[in-house]
Amino acid sequence: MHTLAEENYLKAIYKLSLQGNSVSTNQIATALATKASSVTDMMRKLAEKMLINYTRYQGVSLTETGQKVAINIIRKHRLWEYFLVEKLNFKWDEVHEMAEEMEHISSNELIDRLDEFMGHPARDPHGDPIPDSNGNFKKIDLKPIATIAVNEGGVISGVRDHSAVFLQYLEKQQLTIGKHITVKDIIAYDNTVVLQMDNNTLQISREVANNLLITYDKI
Amino acid sequence: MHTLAEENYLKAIYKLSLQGNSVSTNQIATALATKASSVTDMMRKLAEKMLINYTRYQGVSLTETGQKVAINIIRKHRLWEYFLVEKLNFKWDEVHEMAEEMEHISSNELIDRLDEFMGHPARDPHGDPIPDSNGNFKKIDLKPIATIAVNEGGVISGVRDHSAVFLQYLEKQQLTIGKHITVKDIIAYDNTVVLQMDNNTLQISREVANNLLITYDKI
DNA sequence: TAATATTTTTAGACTTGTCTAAAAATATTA
DNA sequence: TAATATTTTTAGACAAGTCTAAAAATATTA
Ligand SMILES: [Mn+2]
Ligand SMILES: [Mn+2]
Ligand SMILES: [Mn+2]
Ligand SMILES: [Mn+2]
Repeated sequence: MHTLAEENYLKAIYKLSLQGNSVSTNQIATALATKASSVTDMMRKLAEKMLINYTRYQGVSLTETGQKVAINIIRKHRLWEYFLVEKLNFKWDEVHEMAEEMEHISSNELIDRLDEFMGHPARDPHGDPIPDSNGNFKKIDLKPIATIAVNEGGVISGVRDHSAVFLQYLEKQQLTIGKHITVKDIIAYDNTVVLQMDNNTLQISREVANNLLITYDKI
Repeated sequence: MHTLAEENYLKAIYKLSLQGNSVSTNQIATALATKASSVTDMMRKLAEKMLINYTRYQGVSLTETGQKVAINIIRKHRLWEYFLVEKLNFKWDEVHEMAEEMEHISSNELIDRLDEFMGHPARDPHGDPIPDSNGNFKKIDLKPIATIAVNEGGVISGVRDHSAVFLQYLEKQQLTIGKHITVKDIIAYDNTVVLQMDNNTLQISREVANNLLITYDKI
């Protein structure tokens, strides 16, 4: 239906649309590690195919159709990641690159059966929600640990940085999805966050606290 | 490592090498539904990369490396087909096209884990042997039903024609992998083969008998 | 073996997706 | 608001993979 390049552009535009309205050429170029001129070329192609709204110099947004395609790719990506972790025992820091390839396998029947085979998982290994076959999924309200106050807490539910180094670090600290943490202190000097988890105390840097997301406890 | 096009050419050359020695440009063109001129172009590229032995006008053969690559693609194809049938409940006539895409997922670690997850299957859903991770597999001696004599028989173990129509026909006649058949008669007029299977008798055409393979009973 | 037929290669063109360098438009700032 | 900086687009080129048409090599057959 669509080429691999088109799919990657649509996915990038979708993700960039989440924080902010229209997406700029340079943002897309950065996200895809390509050049602005290449992006412009592709924008004309995608606009031609009615997958994006594009007026030059004005940035782009996805059409209804474009968004459906993008969400479908994300669905495939996350289901394959779940498969790799839950069925093939890969670690959560090992699956992203493989899923980048697998998300382009075209059959929707295949992905629906995979979904069923795994019992319709709601989240991928990184806590990201998996859209259903109609493209519906609720974006849960996640907050970086950095934004919550002392003596408040929540359940680790997602990450902002999906890089292997970051995921490996979290794994080592046992800061994994589902764990409950409480902020015990924020050190004034450098904003290091002191956490309580289980019966241990541990410290994480401001940067880590910015990239680790929790579902905030109802108080 | 290799492009999708290169992988498809190597696989085609490998399969064509099985019956006969050096493979001709036209054979490859036919197998890949492309033109002879395109094949020549690619042959230069593959020869450059030391994946085939090529002297112009003389046909080609795979190098050691080329053969390893080809067998690895076939391994992936067959393991994915097995997965689709055994885990996702697809029928044997539905999986080939999906596997044509999936065989290009690059990770060998992934395919080795998939292999392990499924318990190292020896054959794909069509009876074709699955190479192990070192590329080793025994080609079993299969014979078309058309070649065996009256009152002899064997176990259905493979097909020569992998088309959906043929597989669907076999399914309907319950002529599936693992069934034991005996040739009871060969009708002189048109070489229709009369089979006994379980306690039933059925007739298959010469063409079907040519494309349905058995492991011959030791007598 | 010479004429003819077939196969294979070459030449030149096209598409997709990319790039660099330069031009045009927009945004910033003095 | 005018000058400057930044962003985006255009122009032209390139690699991969494909095609058609024509030329060259090989195979067939009279
Ligand atoms: Mn991922
Ligand atoms: Mn993920
Ligand atoms: Mn197949
Ligand atoms: Mn098969």
